[in-house]
Amino acid sequence: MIALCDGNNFFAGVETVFRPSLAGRPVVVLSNNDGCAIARSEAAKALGIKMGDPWFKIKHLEEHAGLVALSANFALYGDMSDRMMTVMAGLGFSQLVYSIDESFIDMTGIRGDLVARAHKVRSRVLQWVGIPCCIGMGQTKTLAKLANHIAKTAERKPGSFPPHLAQVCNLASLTPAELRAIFTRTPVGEVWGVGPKISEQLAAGGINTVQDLVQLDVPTVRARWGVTLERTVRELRGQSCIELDDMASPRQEIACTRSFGQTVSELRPLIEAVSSYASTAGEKLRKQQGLAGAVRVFAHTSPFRPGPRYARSMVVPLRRPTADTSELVTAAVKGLQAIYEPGHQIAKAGVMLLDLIQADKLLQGELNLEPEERPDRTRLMTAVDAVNNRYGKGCVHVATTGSTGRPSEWSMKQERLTPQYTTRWADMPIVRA
DNA sequence: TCTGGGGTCCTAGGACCC
DNA sequence: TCTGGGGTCCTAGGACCC
Repeated sequence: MIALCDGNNFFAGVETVFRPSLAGRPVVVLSNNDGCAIARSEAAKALGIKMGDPWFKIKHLEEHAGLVALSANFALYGDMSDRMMTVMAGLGFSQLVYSIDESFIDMTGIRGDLVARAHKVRSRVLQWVGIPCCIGMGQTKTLAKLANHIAKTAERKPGSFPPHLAQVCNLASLTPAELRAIFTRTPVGEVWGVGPKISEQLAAGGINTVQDLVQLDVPTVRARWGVTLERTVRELRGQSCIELDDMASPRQEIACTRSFGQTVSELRPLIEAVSSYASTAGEKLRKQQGLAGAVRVFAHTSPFRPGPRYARSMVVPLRRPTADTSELVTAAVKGLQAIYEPGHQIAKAGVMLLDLIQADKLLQGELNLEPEERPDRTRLMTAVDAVNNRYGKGCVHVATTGSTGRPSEWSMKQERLTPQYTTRWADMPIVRA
């Protein structure tokens, strides 16, 4: 038995924990650069705001409907996520944190009333962390995800599903007839792994509901849509095809990419931006004790603007796997210089670290033909990370990132940022009796 | 004027190997 | 006129997820 627990409207929910006056109000959290809505409170959804709606298109609701818009505060969400996950873990034996707001929990072998247990964990998360969440259970991950969707929908839209399925829904405890009724009411696009494209193709073939999909012939699904959708169909039928272990494997790549606050066409600020992204990516790499074998750097103009497009990228192999910031920055800048062309309004650039391995897996010896031994700077990097962790991000940095603290033309817009209540001493909320 | 960031997996096609 | 079979690796692109 697998459970999927997930925080409701997580980012908006976290902001509400620290500003209770937001409860019940329309709230959106904006992406980096205050570009578009990436989280919405229930009241914001009721205003018709969609996931990914650009801010400039919904801005008028600020005045006319009391919409509150906040810049994404990932330091805060990440910390609150850790707290929520810790409490959710009590539901079962093992937990796989799947995203910032949801985790799969293996409940195989847990005895007693699973639904009652889930309700208990749910109210504990609400009381201890302040975040309302929903829990779905089923024989497979896909069924658990679907159960979670039903738990949420039953809570949000009374009458859509039987009321006892609200907040906690265990599909495995239903009779075949009850299950069929639920599958028949649920659009196929709600299934984990069925996105807009496949939904459209399915609809063209008369497949509209989960029940329609489950009844499809497996070889047909395989032939027409491939192995991914076949697995989804099998999972919906209760046959497990996606193991928790598969999903827990270490990262295969690390990226740091950003849209700029305003477009950039000169090489110098681009070098600053790319150097800074490579440094951040290097920090993430060291955090997971990894080494990168290659660096990809890219830059492109806005895909939303008319006119000539420019989009180039390049992979720069590293002579040997490394987690040394200066080597990563050097490679990224080298790639950037190779793809750079003057005269373009660059809107976004990024750095990706590829061919990752664990540092302790580097077994290959090396015949050193270089006249000078290159110093191992692992300890230097550890010290740099420690200093930055203690005194603030970017406190020690490579010179090509430019001076930190000063906002540059490429730095992102965050005009509605809330305090980092739980991760910065100066921002700690003060309670007065 | 103004449209995020970070991932995964699968497939097809080309280059290359013996 | 007529040119194999079996395999790997790499890349680009598409689709999906949150």
